[in-house]
Amino acid sequence: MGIIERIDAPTNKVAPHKKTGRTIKTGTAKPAENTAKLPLNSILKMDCIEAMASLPDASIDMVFADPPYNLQLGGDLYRPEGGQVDAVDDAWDQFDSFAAYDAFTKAWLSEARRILKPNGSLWVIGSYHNIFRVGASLQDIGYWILNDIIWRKANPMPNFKGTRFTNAHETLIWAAKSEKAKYTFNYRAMKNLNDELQMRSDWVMPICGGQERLKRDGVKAHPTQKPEALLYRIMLATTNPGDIVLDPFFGTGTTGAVAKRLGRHWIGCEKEDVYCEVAEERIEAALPLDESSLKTMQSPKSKPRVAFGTLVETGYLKAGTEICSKNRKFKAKVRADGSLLWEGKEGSIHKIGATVQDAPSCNGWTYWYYHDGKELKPIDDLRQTYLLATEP
Amino acid sequence: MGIIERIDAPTNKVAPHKKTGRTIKTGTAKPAENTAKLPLNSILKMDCIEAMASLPDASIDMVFADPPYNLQLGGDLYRPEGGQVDAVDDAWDQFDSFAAYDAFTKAWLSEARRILKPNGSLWVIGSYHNIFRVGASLQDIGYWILNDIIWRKANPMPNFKGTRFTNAHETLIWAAKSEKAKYTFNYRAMKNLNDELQMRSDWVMPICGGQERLKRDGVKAHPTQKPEALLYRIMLATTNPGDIVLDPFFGTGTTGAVAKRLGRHWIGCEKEDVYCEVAEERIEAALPLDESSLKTMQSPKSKPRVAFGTLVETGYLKAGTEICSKNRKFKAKVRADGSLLWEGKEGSIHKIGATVQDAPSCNGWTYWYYHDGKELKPIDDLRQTYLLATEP
DNA sequence: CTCGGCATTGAATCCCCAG
DNA sequence: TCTGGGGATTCAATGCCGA
Repeated sequence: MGIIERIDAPTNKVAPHKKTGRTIKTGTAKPAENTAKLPLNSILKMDCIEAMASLPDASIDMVFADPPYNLQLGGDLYRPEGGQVDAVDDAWDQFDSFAAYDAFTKAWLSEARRILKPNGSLWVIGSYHNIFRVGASLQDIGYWILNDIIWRKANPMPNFKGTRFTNAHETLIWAAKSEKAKYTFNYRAMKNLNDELQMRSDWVMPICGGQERLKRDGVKAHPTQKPEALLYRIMLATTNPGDIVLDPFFGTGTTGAVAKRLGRHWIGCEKEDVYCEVAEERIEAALPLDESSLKTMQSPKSKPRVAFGTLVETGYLKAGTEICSKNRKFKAKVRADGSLLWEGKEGSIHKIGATVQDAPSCNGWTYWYYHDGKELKPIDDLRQTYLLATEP
Repeated sequence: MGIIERIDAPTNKVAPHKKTGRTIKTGTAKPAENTAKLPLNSILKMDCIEAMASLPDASIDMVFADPPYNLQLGGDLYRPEGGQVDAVDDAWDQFDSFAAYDAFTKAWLSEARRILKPNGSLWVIGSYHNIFRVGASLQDIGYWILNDIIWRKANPMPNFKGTRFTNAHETLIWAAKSEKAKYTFNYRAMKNLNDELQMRSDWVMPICGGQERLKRDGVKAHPTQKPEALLYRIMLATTNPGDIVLDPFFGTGTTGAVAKRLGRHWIGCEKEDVYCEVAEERIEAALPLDESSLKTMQSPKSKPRVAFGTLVETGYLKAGTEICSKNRKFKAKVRADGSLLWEGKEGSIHKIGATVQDAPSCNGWTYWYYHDGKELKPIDDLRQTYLLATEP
């Protein structure tokens, strides 16, 4: 951990953290030259827009953001044009306030989009106060929404006055950099987490409390600390080990702690001294998982491909064998080159499978069966056997 | 039912429905003079903006709107077994751009706000395709958001291609006409429905199917018919008997049917002839539901289900831990995604449990044990601990 | 009659590499 | 950039049919 990137602008102050020795950066920064020089696994101690501006284009795999919900953006209000104003002597009507929030939102979303790799993705969390503005803004900017995810709180705070429904959830948006992007989604890992059912868009998780909730002098260190389980699922789902995750509103560093545990690199942006210190200590204490624990089940599409012909070549299935559909209605003959022959027609296991069913497509691996002496088995079993025998 | 309001503009065509005799209005309309002359319990057969323009200011208690979602689907989508998904490709869901959709949205939201009484409220339902734009637009216009409500679908359509999280919910926004409004919220009724617990912002309900799903010549009459249970809860929560509920996108009239059953007045706007006819017949046939069936419909007792992966995510059992069979004969390693690793084989706790025993199946919860410092305990104990900690 | 198996279906932004 | 083709991919509820 701790690639250190000095920043040459005269206004910079580079202050190694007293305990960890990791560098926290402050002040204005110039764009880095390339991905190799990214300030990995460290906190950029400045405004997130400024911090992201110091990073090169297309260098980040995933951005997770938990932006402020209100319009008091760390003490500074933002005008639509981007200039800061004095909050005290200016009475803002509602529309101006929304416009200011939108301007701020689009500013950081745009920087985040610039530094994302083409196939990178963005996560944002919010409540009804801000999430609609964030969602509309990111669509306007060109992000492509992939899912909205509901974090259903297992133990929310009740609505004490009884004037509304108990606000028992928060909303996350998962978006790709563009419509055409080939984003990362570890489908099999998610299905595995969910007892062999597809992971849904509603996630039940407890709020952050107990031992996990960071305290400072007996009071909570951050008002909206997110549970590690949330970041765990997000990173497991949409990043790979070794990826770079950036969090523009780092707070007490949940993103960094989980990234370290899961073998991902992280970069945090955070203005507040106190949060930076708490985050540094916390991440320092986090334990990374070993490589074998980190491995997740892979979808077949990311496994090495085995051609049907290979099974014929290697004798797992002999040329001349007759294979059939599950109900034995259709029978086809395996030829030496791995093609099938059915009623004079020839083609791949998939093509002939589709042809006999008069279907637009077909997975021949699961459609066709062979007879192993006792019973019918899908030819996919042979492929699995082959894979087990040939893989280390 | 059936206060009929003639509209005098010369272009109007007033066509009594052949079965019910209730009037369906078409063409351009002039503003009515006052609330007493509202076209209660009838369908205004025209564009909703035009229809609402014909109604007086501050005359409606609640608006429920299910606007087009602007889905922007790609090509055809096939199911794994070969069938084709019946997509929503209707013309009314097509918009040229976000800007066009926003303009449309603000137009109908503005008219709706004008006709709402000062203490009236608005409900809108949508998905991630449109709800962020709708939410931001209504905030811009001056509505005040009270809650966002998540309809968690008990039986959503799966993600067939395994490319994203299953889209298992839709979002509703409940908003008052203005920040200062004294909106209606029947707190006790909601608490009653929810077994003496405050009603939360996430509602579990099945999608509309079975007998409730309206058919026309054997095919669904409307592609996006909403379940009556949803409208029941909404009206019960935020209107009083005798109130006037308007639905700008009436479709097959779920809003009207539920309003009738709950003793509320309704007004629907709908352009399509077919939908109007289906809605008229349906509402005519609607009968009040007795309270017991209402309550059972609203309180689906769902068993808490905890996936093994949840325990890993939340840290109850850390990735990398070794778990074993009761006699310690077999040891397997827990991985980050909740899968087990044993002698190069990977799978769920149940599958690997079956594999090591060479059994057809296995209950992994009782088969595998973890070491808690002193002794071996079944991993099912951890599940119980988790449930105790998170269930209210 | 019931029970089990099989087919159908629901607001869906639903593949990806090689040539 | 476009095309062709290998091959990966589903959950819960309802309703029908045959045993």
